[in-house]
Amino acid sequence: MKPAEILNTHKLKRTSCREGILEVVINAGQPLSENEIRENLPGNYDRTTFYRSFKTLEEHQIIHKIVIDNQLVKYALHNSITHKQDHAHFYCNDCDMVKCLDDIPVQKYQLPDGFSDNETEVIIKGTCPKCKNKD
Amino acid sequence: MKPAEILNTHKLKRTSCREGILEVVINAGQPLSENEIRENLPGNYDRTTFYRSFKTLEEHQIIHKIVIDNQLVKYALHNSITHKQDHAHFYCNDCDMVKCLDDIPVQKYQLPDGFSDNETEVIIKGTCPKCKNKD
DNA sequence: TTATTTTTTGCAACATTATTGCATTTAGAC
DNA sequence: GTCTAAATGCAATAATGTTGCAAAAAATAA
Repeated sequence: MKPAEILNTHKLKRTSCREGILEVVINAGQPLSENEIRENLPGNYDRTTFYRSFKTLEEHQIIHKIVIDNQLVKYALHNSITHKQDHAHFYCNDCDMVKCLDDIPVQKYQLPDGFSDNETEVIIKGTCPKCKNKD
Repeated sequence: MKPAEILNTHKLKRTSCREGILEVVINAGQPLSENEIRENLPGNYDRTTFYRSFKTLEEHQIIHKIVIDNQLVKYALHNSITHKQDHAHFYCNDCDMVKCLDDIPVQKYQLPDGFSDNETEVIIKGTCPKCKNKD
């Protein structure tokens, strides 16, 4: 699962920004915020470029966004790349960490008549083990 | 369920802004955005006042926030006032409508060891009946 | 009713996140 | 190496939200 290969597969130009983002996201193993990704990136890219890269990668279903409340956005590899099923996400109220709960599949809900669904988000908020032990 | 009573119960001052917001939210029957609330409000309030009013009402668990993706925030009455159970929310990708799915309780998920939860959000995205019939 | 105290409001300034247009630069193909 | 389409950086702009402070309003007491 190399950044260059992924970009080639999707016929996207292999720019250093895109490769860098993918490198960081792949190695992270958990969803990262824009700033967390930037901190782990060698080059210094304009925010515009960053946003456009994220957008492109999202449109090609290479990464996906997880949004907590208003202002916290985290990025992780898309399920089509990780071969995972749709899963719930955990958010730690203390340290802002987000974790993919790979073993917790998203339940299929029965909607009222006339409604059709195409995506379900489950976000479980609480305290992670690290923060729990800090008290 | 009158705005004034609710504010008194929570020992909050009965200002026209707070009463107005509650009036609109109670009559709406479905979650509304800041702008939707303002449009239905007689007075013209500063944004700051609006935000502080929402914050106060939220802290006292009179209203609650539903956030869709990044930038769409909707407000509805808190469960402690409506006497409803925790429920899933539906979001229409076409018209940005948000609906409380009162009959769909939020499932209790089994978290990995060491994690503790205190809140679960379920947002189902799709198309509402109105938008479905537009095609 | 008036005076007093505390809270709320409005304004200005500021911070953050995100988008758009345009000139410049780069990646990939020839 | 040259060419062309796409990506980048910069400046400007927009939307959302917060903070400090003086003025105004609400609740309380006199």
